[in-house]
Amino acid sequence: MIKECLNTMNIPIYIHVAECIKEKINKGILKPGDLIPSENELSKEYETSRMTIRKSLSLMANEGYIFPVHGKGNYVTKPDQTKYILYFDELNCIESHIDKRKLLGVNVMKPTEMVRFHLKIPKEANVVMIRSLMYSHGQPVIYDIKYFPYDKGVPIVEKEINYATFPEMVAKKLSPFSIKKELTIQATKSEGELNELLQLEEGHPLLLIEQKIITDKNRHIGWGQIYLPSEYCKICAESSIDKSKNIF
Amino acid sequence: MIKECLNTMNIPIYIHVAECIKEKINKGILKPGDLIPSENELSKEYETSRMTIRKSLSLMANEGYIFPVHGKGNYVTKPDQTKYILYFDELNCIESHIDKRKLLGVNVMKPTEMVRFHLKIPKEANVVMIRSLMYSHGQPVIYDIKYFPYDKGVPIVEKEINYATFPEMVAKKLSPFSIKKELTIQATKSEGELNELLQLEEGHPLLLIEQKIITDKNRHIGWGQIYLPSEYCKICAESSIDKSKNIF
DNA sequence: TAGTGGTCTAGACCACTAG
DNA sequence: TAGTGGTCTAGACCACTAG
Repeated sequence: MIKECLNTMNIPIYIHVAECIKEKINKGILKPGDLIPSENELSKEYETSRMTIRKSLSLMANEGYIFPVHGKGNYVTKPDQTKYILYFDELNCIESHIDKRKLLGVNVMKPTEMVRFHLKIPKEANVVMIRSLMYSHGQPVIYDIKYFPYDKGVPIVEKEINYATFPEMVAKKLSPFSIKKELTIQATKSEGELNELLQLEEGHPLLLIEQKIITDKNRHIGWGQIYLPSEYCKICAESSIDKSKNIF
Repeated sequence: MIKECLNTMNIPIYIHVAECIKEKINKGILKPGDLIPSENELSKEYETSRMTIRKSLSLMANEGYIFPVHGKGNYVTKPDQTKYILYFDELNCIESHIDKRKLLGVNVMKPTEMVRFHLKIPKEANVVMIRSLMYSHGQPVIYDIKYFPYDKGVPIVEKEINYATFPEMVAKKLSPFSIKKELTIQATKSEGELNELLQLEEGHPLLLIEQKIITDKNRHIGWGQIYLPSEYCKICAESSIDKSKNIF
């Protein structure tokens, strides 16, 4: 009877079962740390096969609701209240549209201590430094410096510099699945050269975002700094529990 | 032969198949947008059942490598280069250990315009404001303000205020699965009251992190601001493609 | 030893896609 | 119409857990 009702509505059984159990978790009937009924018990309760129940449980485990323990059962997760998802892309990190990009310079140089530290390269190596300013409505809003190890064989193409994001630029020959990126966000203030470049008064608050790109072989192939005047940029993140659409 | 070899090594077939295909993607043999061989072709190639192949594909889809299209096949994903995972918890966001927490005040008050905007409550409503300072080695390092709608029935327990994170405090009766959190990060500078509280000079760079907590019924049940002197805090995030351990 | 989850099979029927 | 992925079954055998 249950199955017929569901089938006419075209909702797969495994989705229905998962929804039922998730509802119990959301309402607190099943609490973090609790053991949910076993696969065999659930197959009887929902009059379906064990494999279908396993599909429901696998879905819920992927969504972060439960986790299985071999020989014991499936436990309700204690969710990680500290985890967030953040989207960042230096070409789209400010609210207003970037209408101009000015290349300030492309230099091959010996690395400073800090650049050496981040790219993990020897003193003798050369690095490429690319500096650019981005404008919105005639106002400079982003100052961007990128460094990567200098590779004689690879020409630096201006078009790529202007229209590519950092990962695209640095890892153009690598599979996008084989690179890792790290981001750090800190507060700083405008001083020295930054005042002129970004047309700011001394001491103006800035977000400093550093980006690092690392290959699957642990080669550090890019490091960059992005300076953003505080009024143009807020970084947003949200909690990451992957829930079904009907909850939010 | 293949199966026997795998079985003696105790590696499940579905893991092996997924590893093989992921390697082809990481090496660029299969590129974003490409169609991978069909489930039937793969079952022949790896001499296993279609359900086992489906388990491999499901694993890879969850890890973000491929996505299935009904009636067409499984495509290699174009990964989202802008997505990062960030961990944030106001009690553990600075490198050094917080050894003291001083409660500056707990007030029931009429909301300011900004608080009303964030909590989406009417003018007449009351809010609770909790202000505290956190210290590390005798130095104030975090100034924290939290607001939530005042609910007469619920007493405010000092212990909870002192030792709970915001989500724990505000949603103590709710299932942790039924709340959503939002974070915004911006740069600002110390001025007025902040100078004294955090013992900073006027204009010192600060990170301002705002946290909002929303229920599954879209009730805004908490909003907070956290001020952090730049030298004590860097927010870190990293790319989120969920890869198997042997890659990194 | 009884119960749990983990892997795998061979088959069925379905809905969707595209020539 | 042939090929694709989506759902579901009834069964097998295994490794792990805990009394």
